[in-house]
Parts: sequence; C-alpha cells; structure tokens
Amino acid sequence: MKDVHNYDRDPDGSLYDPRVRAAMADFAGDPADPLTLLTFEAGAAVRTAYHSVERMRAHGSQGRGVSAGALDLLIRLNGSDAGISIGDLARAAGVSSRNVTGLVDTLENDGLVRRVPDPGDRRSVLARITPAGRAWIEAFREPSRLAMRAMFQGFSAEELVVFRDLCLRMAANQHHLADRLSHLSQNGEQP
Amino acid sequence: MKDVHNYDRDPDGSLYDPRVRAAMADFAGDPADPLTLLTFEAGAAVRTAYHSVERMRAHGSQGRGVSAGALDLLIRLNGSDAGISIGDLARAAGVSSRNVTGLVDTLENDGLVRRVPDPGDRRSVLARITPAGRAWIEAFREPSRLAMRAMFQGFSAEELVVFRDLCLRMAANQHHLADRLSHLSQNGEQP
DNA sequence: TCGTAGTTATGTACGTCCTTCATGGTAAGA
DNA sequence: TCTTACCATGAAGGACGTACATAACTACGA
Repeated sequence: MKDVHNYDRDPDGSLYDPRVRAAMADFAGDPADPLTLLTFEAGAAVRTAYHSVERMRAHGSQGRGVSAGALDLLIRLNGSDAGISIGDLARAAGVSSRNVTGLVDTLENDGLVRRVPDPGDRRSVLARITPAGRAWIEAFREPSRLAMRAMFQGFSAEELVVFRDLCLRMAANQHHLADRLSHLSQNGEQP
Repeated sequence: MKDVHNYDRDPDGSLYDPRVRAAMADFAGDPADPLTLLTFEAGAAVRTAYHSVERMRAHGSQGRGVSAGALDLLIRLNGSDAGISIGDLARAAGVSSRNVTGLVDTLENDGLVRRVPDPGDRRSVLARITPAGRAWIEAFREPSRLAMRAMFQGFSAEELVVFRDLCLRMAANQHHLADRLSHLSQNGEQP
C-alpha cells in the first residue's frame, strides 16, 4: 500500500462544489472513523440486491408489455379507484413527471390504464387502472408471490422488517440530503 | 374483498412455465404463511434504496464521463495490475459480456482504461486501468466517502454489517434460483 | 377585472444500461 | 486434423431516466 493521501483538501475541485462538500460533511458528522469501508460495501450490496430483484421481476412479467417502473405504477394505481395524477405518481415514486408520463403511455397502450381528466383541476390528468389492469394484477399476484418468497428464502420475519427499514432509512437520508443540496444551490453562492 | 381465486392452477399459462413455477414453489418451500407481504415490501424497499444510491453516485461523478456500471468496472480494475478479461469482468459483475465491452469502450475513450492482449489466450482481451484511471479513482475516493457516509448516516456498524449481509443473501438466493431454472430448461421438457 | 407567476402534462432530444443474435477469430479435445 | 466450445464484438432494440421548452390552466395580487 502507499501512504495515506491528505484528503483534508479537495483533491479535485471539479468533483464537488465546496459548498456541497461542506454540506455533506456537515450532514455526515465526524469524518474520521472506521465505518467508511462498511458503507461502501453496503452501497455495492444494495446495487447487487437490486439487480437480483429486477432479474426476477423481468422473468415474471416477461413478454407481457409491463416491466419495472410501469409495474410500480400499476401496483400503486391498483390501490385507488378514482385514479392518481401524473404528478402525484411521480412524487410518490421519486422520479420525474416526464418519466411517469411515458410509463403511463405504455400502460395505456396495453389497455391496463386509462387517462381521465381531473374534475378538480383541468391542467391535471388522472391515471386510472382499467378492469384489464386489475385482471393483470390478479394474474401476476401469485407468480410474483412465489418469486418473492424465493428471493427471501431463509429470511425470518424479523430480518425482513429490519431489512425493509434499513432500506427506507437510507432512502430518507438521501432525500434529506438532496433537499439540503438543492436548497443550498437555490440560495446565494456564499451563505 | 372478492373471494379467493383458485391459484392452484395457473391463472395465465404465459406468466410462468409450469416447470418454472414448480421449481420456484419447491425452492420457496411452504407457500401458505404470512411472510408474503413483508417480502413485497422488502423488494420495493430495495428498489427505493438502489435509486438513492444511484442518485448519489450520479451527483458525484457528474460531468466526468463515468457513471454507474462503468464505475463498478473501474473500481474492480483498480485492484488489478495485470488487467482483467472482458469475460471475467462480466461474470464478476453478473452482466452480459457484451455490456462490459461497451462499458470498456467508453472508459477507453476517456483514457481511464486500456485494452491489452491477453498473453495466455489470443481470443481474450484484458482491460487494464491507466495512470489516469488511477488518478480518477483517487480523486473520486474522498467525495464518494463523504457521500456514502451521508447515505448511511445514523447506521451503526452492526446495522451496516447486517444490511450488507441481507443484501448478499438475497442475491445468492436469486443466483441459486436462476441456476436451477436455466439448468432445468437446458434439460428435457419433462424430468 | 386583468396580469403575472407558478403548476401540469407533455413534446423533443439525449444518454445510459442491458439484452439477444450473429460472426470471425482462437483453443482444446476427439 | 476437425469438431466443438469459447471469446470479444458488430448490429439492433427495449427500457429507464434526465433536462429543457411549451401550451394550457390556476391562483393570487394590483
């Protein structure tokens, strides 16, 4: 190994705006402890786990015109009779509204979702699941259940709860940080 | 609620090959217990967590011509002096070799990686990290560390270990299952 | 009432990841 | 030798996701 570099000064200014760096360091707290390696490993593990989930899902909804992001929307819409606006779907899923528009397009082409005008706001469009969409969900439920059970084979209920909550805490941290950063760049250059 | 459908027969033959279904059910074990909801929640949570990681990573490597999959490769290559073959990289990352070829293309265009012939096998090509690639990694290390620390803000060392291991157990399950399924479809139609 | 600022969905244009299939070059075992 | 298998890559395509611009519409203040 080489000796340790001096990371106290920015090795490459273009990587992060100093304000961003400061905000992160501030948010992260004490920067000099041994948890770092673990966080890298955990980050990589999440990526691996996600790919596993996606591969299972791809296998399950194979050749049926619905996949990944679209399925997320369909499941959300299955819980609502009146329908959900594009913007609300985007906020709930944490993606851009343009992306949701595209996903709803494909679902609508497949007849699983229908666009209806929002009676309360004429700018807004509600996506509403169709009977065919509900039938699709119904048919998907059991194979999906089997696949998920297989994915989490050997996990106890407690482990599942812990796992879910750790994932969500991560996401909350990221959301919080993104909020701070965007808020920070909206305001003046120097506080 | 409506009454329960009869899921003992396949509600839609095109969803899963019966052999695949049987293999999954067999692998998953007892199908009639209350863990199912938790597995769905956990699956969705993984997806959310992954998006958080990706967003952080995108923020960090922004505008530097390296992202996600390419970064994974670069980090792997940083650990090897001689270089790693395309096929080995693909197997290690769990993606198609064609995909790795493309990622190495972009890294090579950026000057971070170089292709060298494999002295032991003239079919094979080794990807080897360049000094510029190592410098990139070096510059990326600290901001990335801060970002990861922020992502896992509030996680104890024990929680990180548990989280990492749960992710990897998931991936192992999926891998195991995929092996069984491919093995199953390679052999005859009826066992 | 009018005008302005903000919101909503969507068109356009991109970039990235990942896949399958086909192909020419190469290794290795019959 | 010759047949089979493996290796990287060309070609083509699907899906996800982004940013920016725009037309329709709402809401709020003068």
